[in-house]
Amino acid sequence: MAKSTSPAKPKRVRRDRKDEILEKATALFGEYGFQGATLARIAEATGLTEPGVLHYFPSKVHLLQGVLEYHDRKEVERYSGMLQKEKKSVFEILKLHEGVLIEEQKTPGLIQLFVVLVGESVRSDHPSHDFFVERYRRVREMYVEQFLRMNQPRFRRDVNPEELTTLILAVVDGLQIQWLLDPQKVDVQAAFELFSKMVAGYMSE
Amino acid sequence: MAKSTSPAKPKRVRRDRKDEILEKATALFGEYGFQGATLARIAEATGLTEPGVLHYFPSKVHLLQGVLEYHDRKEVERYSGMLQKEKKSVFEILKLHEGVLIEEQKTPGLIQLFVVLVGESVRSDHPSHDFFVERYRRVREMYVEQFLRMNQPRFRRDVNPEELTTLILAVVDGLQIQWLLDPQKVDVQAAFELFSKMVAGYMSE
DNA sequence: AATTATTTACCTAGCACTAGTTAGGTAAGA
DNA sequence: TCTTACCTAACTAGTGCTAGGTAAATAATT
Repeated sequence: MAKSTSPAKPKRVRRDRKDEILEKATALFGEYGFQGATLARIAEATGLTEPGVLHYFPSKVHLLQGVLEYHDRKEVERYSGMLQKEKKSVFEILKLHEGVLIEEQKTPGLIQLFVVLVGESVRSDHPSHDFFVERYRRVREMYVEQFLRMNQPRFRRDVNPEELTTLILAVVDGLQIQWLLDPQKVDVQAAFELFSKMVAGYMSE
Repeated sequence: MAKSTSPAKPKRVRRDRKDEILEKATALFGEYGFQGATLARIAEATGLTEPGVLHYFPSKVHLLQGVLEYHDRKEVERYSGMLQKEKKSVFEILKLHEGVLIEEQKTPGLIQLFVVLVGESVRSDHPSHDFFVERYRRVREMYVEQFLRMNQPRFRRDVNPEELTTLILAVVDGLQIQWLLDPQKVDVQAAFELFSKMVAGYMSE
């Protein structure tokens, strides 16, 4: 009786809860790293108990994987959409990248997630090591292909696309680290613009 | 009696032991991070028990601080010696930097120590947070001063030394991350050389 | 439509470890 | 005799995870 009028706890649907956990876990992994964030805190943040969380993700490692896939999917979509539209000049690509960099500063938790985890996962036995190795390879390939598509006139002959890609990714990561450590003292946008100008200057020489 | 001929356990002197612990701790913090490396393992590696280690460093955090200071001291010496010799061109400085980068690849444990710890210490409550903030500020200042010392003809007017410094440090950190994750796929030297050429080209434009 | 069976969404209790740290001791060297 | 350099033992506070339960939602069967 009294079905729809019942004020009892409104049970969530599976889909909702899973995403909820994923989001809280993102924030906490980002803040404390994988090892530092405890299941207890994640559970608490979600309003569940530890076994409650483990009902959805059979282990902490599974949860981490869930978090990584969750955000990676979104990011890849954005990046590939960004890159594959039309063959652009290197400078255009960097401009787009700059936009992403700046936009990302609005969600420091997410940047932090990746910076903290990439640091931890330098160890080859870390649960997200393979993920990051794969990820960098994939992203590098994406860029290289893009660079190869824009031929001679726009691309200086003696520039190796792989090296350029590695360099761009390094700049992005390195800037984010410095910014996270000391937001007031580091002007990410300015530094990246300088970089863009250097690249553009060099490429069109 | 029987002093020098005694085969009994040769008690170490304080100085020796401390450095010994510091070196083992460096390796283990580098491999597992601060949270991941346990006192037990550090003690074991040194041939002591846990309280044995704590006899020299009152807590794990103190030990971490010891490790950081220990290596920072060495590094600062090297860098400042490198920079302050004579007023060089930007390109020369980058060339020196490249040498350091390559040399450092022989001691991946040490690179890893800093990459892993800098990731962890992005959190403002991490025991080495302040250290890294300080460190980056210090290093940036050192570079900026150096850049300011070499005036007009060598230094392009519209380049902000702070931005350039931030960028250089970002490149170094970012390259190291990619290299640690996937040593075979990332050519640090090539990427850094490309960067140097871009900088040199831009500065002398 | 009512009843039963099954699945889903959790919870409580607790295990099996591991962590850093402390207390208090012993034995060698200064 | 006092300090230094350790050790053994043990405590405390977590850690991820399991076992086993309960109650609601849903599906199946009458």
